Formats: sequence, C-alpha cells, structure tokens
Amino acid sequence: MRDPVSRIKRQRILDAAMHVFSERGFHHATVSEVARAAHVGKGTVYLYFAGKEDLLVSLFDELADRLVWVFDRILVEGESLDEAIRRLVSEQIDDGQPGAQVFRLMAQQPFLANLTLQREKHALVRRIVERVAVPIRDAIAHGFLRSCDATLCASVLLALPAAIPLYEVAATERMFPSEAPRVATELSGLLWNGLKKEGSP
Amino acid sequence: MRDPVSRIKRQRILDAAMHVFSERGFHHATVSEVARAAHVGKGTVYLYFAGKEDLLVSLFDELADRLVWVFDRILVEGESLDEAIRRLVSEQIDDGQPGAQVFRLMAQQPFLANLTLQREKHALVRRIVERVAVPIRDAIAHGFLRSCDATLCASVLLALPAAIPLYEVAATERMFPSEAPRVATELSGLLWNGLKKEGSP
Amino acid sequence: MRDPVSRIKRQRILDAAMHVFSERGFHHATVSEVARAAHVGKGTVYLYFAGKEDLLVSLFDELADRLVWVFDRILVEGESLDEAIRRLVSEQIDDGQPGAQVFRLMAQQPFLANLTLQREKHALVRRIVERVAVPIRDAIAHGFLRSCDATLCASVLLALPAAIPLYEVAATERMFPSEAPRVATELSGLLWNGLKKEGSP
Amino acid sequence: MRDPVSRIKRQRILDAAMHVFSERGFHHATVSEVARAAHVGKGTVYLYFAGKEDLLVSLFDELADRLVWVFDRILVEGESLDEAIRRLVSEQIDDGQPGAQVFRLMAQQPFLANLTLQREKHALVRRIVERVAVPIRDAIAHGFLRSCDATLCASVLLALPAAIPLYEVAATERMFPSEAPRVATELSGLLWNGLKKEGSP
DNA sequence: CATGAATGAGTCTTCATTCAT
DNA sequence: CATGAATGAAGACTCATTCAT
Repeated sequence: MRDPVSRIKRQRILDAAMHVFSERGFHHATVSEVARAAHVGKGTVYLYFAGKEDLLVSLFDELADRLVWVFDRILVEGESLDEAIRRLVSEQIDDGQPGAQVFRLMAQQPFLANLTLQREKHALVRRIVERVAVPIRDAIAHGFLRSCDATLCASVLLALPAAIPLYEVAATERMFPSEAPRVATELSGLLWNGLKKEGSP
Repeated sequence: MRDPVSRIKRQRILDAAMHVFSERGFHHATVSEVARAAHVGKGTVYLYFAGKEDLLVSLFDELADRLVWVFDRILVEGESLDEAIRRLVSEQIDDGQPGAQVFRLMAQQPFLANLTLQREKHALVRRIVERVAVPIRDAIAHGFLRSCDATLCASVLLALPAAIPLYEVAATERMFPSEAPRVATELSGLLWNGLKKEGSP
Repeated sequence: MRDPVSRIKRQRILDAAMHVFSERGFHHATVSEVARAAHVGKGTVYLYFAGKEDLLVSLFDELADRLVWVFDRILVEGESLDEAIRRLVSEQIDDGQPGAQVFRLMAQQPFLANLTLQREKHALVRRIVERVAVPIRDAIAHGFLRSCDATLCASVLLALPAAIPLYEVAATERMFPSEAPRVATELSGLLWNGLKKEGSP
Repeated sequence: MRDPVSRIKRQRILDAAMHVFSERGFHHATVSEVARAAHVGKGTVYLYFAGKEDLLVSLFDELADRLVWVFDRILVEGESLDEAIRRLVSEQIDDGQPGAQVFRLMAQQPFLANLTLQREKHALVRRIVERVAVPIRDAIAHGFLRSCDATLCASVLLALPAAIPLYEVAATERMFPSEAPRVATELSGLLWNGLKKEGSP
C-alpha cells in the first residue's frame, strides 16, 4: 500500500476501470476487459481489489474524494456561492474533469450484492452530500438564500448531471464537448436563481 | 394482442417486471422471478416479449406513455405552469404514482446490448423530453419565463428524481412516504423559481 | 421429484458422477465431465444438485442406503454372522457390487467446504456404522463373540476396503477381478477369527 | 541438500505441509498457507520441491521412511509379533506419533496428475507393505500364524487407521486423545486374534 | 538464495433463451 | 397457447507456478 509502485499500479487499474465502466456500463464490462485496459493480468486485479464490486466502490471512493477536494478548493478560494455552484456543476458535467461520472456510475448500480460495500457506498454519498449541504445551510442562515431543505438542495445539485444523458439524446444525440461550458452555465444559473433570495443579484 | 385476455396477461407481466426490477435492480432480477411474480410460466414471458431487455424497454414505453398522458392531462386542465411543474415532479417522486420509477430504471441501464432497443429507448426519451419542453418553450416565447434552453430545462425537470436516492441516503436512510408531497413542493419550487422571470409571482 | 422421468435423469447423473469420480478422483473430475458422461447439459446437473459437493454427498447418501439395505437383507435371510460378515465385506470389495466405493470416496473427501454437507455426511456415517454395530453388539451380549467395542469393530469392518488399493499396488499393480471372492473370504475370515470366541467354530 | 541449513529449511516446509494438509485437506490447502506456516516465502517452497504434488509425495516418502524405521526398530528389539503389531497399529493411530497420518493422506489423493509422482507413490506403498509383510510371511512359514496371504494381511494392518475417522464420527464426534491406547489395543487384539493359530496364546 | 508480485489457465456456477409436450 | 425442463455461453474468481529484484 505504501509502496509507490503498488499505488501506481492500483491507480492504473482504477483508471482503466473508470474508462471501461463508463464505456460499456458496469454490468456489461468484464474484469478481463478492465485488466486488459490496465495492461495487467486478470489475477492482478484481484490482488488490489476484492472483486468486481469492490472495484466499483473504490472508484466511488476515489471520485468522491476528488469531488470533495475540488469543492473545498472552490470554497476556500473565496468565490461567491453562485460561482462556486457553477464550478461544481461544471466539474461534474465536463467529461474532461475529474469526478465527472461518479454519480452516473452510482446511479447505474443502486444494488450491490455485498452488504458491506452497500454500506460503504452510502457512507460515501452522505459524505459528499453533506459537504455540499453545509455551505448552503450557512448561506440560508445568513439570509443569502431563500429558506429550504439544504440537504435536498445539495442532492439536487449533485443529481443535476443526470439531466445530461437526457439532454444529449433529446437535443443532438451527442452533446458537443464545446457546449459543456454553456450547459454548465445554464444549469447552475437555473439552480442559483432557484435558490437565491428574491432581489439578490 | 387484440385479445383482451392477452392484453391483461401482458400487463400482468409488465407490472410484475416493474415491481421486481425496482426491488432487485434490472441485472440482479431474473426472468424467472418476473414470471413467478406474474403467476405465469417462464416461457410465457417470451410469448409476449422478445427477451429480458425488451421487457425493460416495454416498461419504459408504457411508463413514458403514462407520463406523457399525465402531463397532457395536467396541461389540458388549464393549470398554471408552476402548478403543472409541481404535479409533474410529484408524479415522478411519489412511489404511489404511476411512472415514478421510469427514469431511475433508465439510469440503471444506460447500455442495452440490442442496438434496436437502444434506438427505441432513445426515441422514448426524445418523446418525453420534447413533450415537456414544448410548453416551456411556449412560455419563454410569451415572456412568462426567463430565456433559456427549453430542452435542457425539460431534461432537468425529468432528471430531478435522481436526487431522491441521494436525499434518502443522506437524510434519513429512508424517506418517509409522507414526506413525498413536501419534497415535491420543494423541488418544484426550486425549479420554478429558477425558471420564472424576476418579479413574476 | 415424484416424476419418474426426473428420478431417472437424476439417477443417470448420479451414476455418471460415481463413475467419473471413481475414475479421476473427486477433485480432478469436473462438473462438465460428469454432465458429458450423463449425456446432459452442464446446467442440468445444477437442476438436480446444488453443486459439485452436493453431488458427492448425494452419492454417499445413495450408496449408504444401498449398503444398509443390502446388510438388512443379509441379516434377515437368517445367515450366520460369519457368513453375513463375509458377504458384507464382499459387497464392499467387489467393484461390480453396489456400494463398493462409498468409503473410498468418503475417505478422499474428509473436508467439505459446506458445513451443512459436512454434517449430512457425518449423519450418514453414523447411520451405516451403527447399522453394522447393532448385530455385533447383540452377538457379544449373547456370548457368541468375544467382548469388544462393537462400534469400533463395525468401523473396522467398513474400513477394510481401504486395504484393497494398498494390496493392489503391493501385489500385482492391479488385482484381477477374479480374485475378489478370494480376497473377500480372506478378509472376512481374518475379521471373523478376530471377533469370535475362542473355541467357536 | 548437504547444507545443514538447507536440510533444516526443507524439513520445516515438510512439517508445515504435514500440518496444513492434515488440518485443511490437501486440495483445500494452498501453497501460500504452507509457506506461511513454515515462515518461508512462497517461492522458497519451489526451491526445495517441484510443486504442490511433489510436496505431498515427499511427505509420503518421509513418513514411509519413519514408519519403516519404526517397524525395524520394533522387530529388532525382539518383541513378540503380537506386541509388534500392537505398537505398529498404535504408531499409526496416535496423532502424536510420527507417521500417524500417512495413509490417511494417501487415501485423500489416490490420483496424482503427474505420472512420475504416481509411480513414486506406488513404489513407496510397495516398500511399506512389503516391509510389514515379510515378518508375517516368516511367522506363517514357521507355523506361528495361520496360513494366509501375508501381503493382504499387511495391507489390512496398514489400512486399519482408516477405521478411526469412522469411529470418531460414529462414537463421539471426536475421539479423546486419551483413548488412543485403548483403541490401538483393541484393534491390534482384533488383528492378532484373526491371524494367530488356534490355541496359541 | 529468498522473495512475493504478477499471471492466466481452469472451474464452478448462473441464467437468458429454447422447445418438446 | 402455456409451460418449465434442458441447455451452454459467459464470466467471476482461485491459486499453482514463474521470475525479476
């Protein structure tokens, strides 16, 4: 674990899993495919992960970490809340950004055979949602936002990317990558206007 | 197909599939389970549906129909757009309502092995999103709503239920059914405020 | 289960398993081989048995039944105890007789992964040993045999076939089938002389 | 090989294998477990043994040597044949004695994938059986024992421990270690009475 | 010599689908 | 039409063995 070579190989497998799962869906993807994509033997995957599902949860874990980290950075950088929301939405929508697909993957696999992994996944969800809910709750307390259920609003913010596949299909069969900024702006604008106090800028 | 007995049996299978897929997830569910839940032989399922995936797409189809039908009724009944949105959101969130789980199921299975079914599913999505987008586009044209991408807004509206699983996990591990109306109100309020022109009621 | 066709197919699989397990050993044998030998699909085996180990235990079960049945018949036929022992030994040694390999198979697999199956196997062993021990205990009580631990003697009687593989290897690399009667007579004679009261015929 | 350090390490691996194989069964045991039990790296096992099966055969080899050595010593010490039999049986039954489990292990693995090892195993069996058969044959020739197939009797003597697992299960689920002497006495008594000439002491 | 990370051949097992009754 | 016994393709996972360090 501490060994940097191990960390790198583990990461390579995780990256490969992210790619393969996104490309083919968790269930259609096979462990062999992940191994091949990571340029490792099939058995090696089991050296670093307990099984296919653990691979998924580890992916959640890593992506959740990145998401929390990114959001922390955004908030620390002292931007206004509306800008923060825009960047958070953007982060999740732009496929080039880390963490873009975490909730899409989570939505694909609401049922895990392994109860322990199920619990881990729930803990992860709670961690992320709560991280996002805190500043919203603060802003409400300070009177910057209209009164509402902060946890619910945070959930909505994190669920927004679910609209992208619908939009892609409905609009043009495939959103141009170049549209990502516009879509992010529209989405976060929608959310911000929904949240902010009447009359605020 | 025309035979009413056939229609009823087909429907019974579809209802069973809805129940089983929701309960255990599409992939964990087996055709045998669906057949058993429908009090029908396993082979009978294949008399009415081409296969497991077709069962899913037929489910989408039926639910989409209901959703479009419900939305049509809502609009025809001449309610205001904000009330229409509230009812549409409510329809998707309240497990007791028809069509509650259509997008949750769709999200679970973004990849279909059968290309034809894939296309059917896309056609369905387009149909629903467009149905919702039209009145929004109208309202924008009439100046009732702020200018925005109507298709994108419709996608958001239909993707909102994706927030529920997150909220359930983050808030109380299991949303009380009694909370559904409040949540629907909060969500639709959020969306309405995000959409409506500054200063409108 | 009641269906005679099912019983026959189940039996065919069991017979095939007996043959394949004897020929190649339980662990080297694959479920595919058993299926092929039974002229059934691989999946069919799992329709009648819970898994590979259950196949083994079911085999024990069936063979134990036969053994108990044979021994009952031998005793009921009112033969003398020494003749009964000779026939029981013979039964276990002659590959042509039913039940010949039950304890050889049991010895091959002292450890079962499934605890329930382990318990079943133990119950089986107890049933057979006890069945053999009862008449020995009776004969001791009536003064026909020298005093000894009847359960232990029964165990020895049932374990005697374990000597055959050793004998085959040590003597001629392969015992001629025609020798089976002689070997059975020698073995049972050895046992009978060991058991009987000094001076008895 | 000549290096005493090597011999000791080889022996440590062999002892570990004996322990692990007995505890978990040859097939359920893994080479890793053996290596761990021997406090040796997994690769080291392959420096001293050609593979897992060779580990087993080497174990047979060592145990057979001990058995032959013990029997030689017993005979050389000039004890009577009945006492010799008692001690030989005892040797195989008492788990605390060397060689206790050799035939139990051999019975577990009647089939070896490697033909060469198969042959080696057979040679081993012949060596042991013959070693035991010789004095029996002598005693018969001198008229001390009743006429019988000495090789077969030797096989029985060496197969007697196979009765122990049956007895343990049938009697008390687990034989008390303290009972080993009694059981050995009963078993060898049974055998001796079966072998000895009518009227001998 | 010693090690243990890496490997992939080999198995069991599941389950969507077919088809004879 | 209805059924469910039969099937085998597909895939997760294990572990004996190798080899670079």
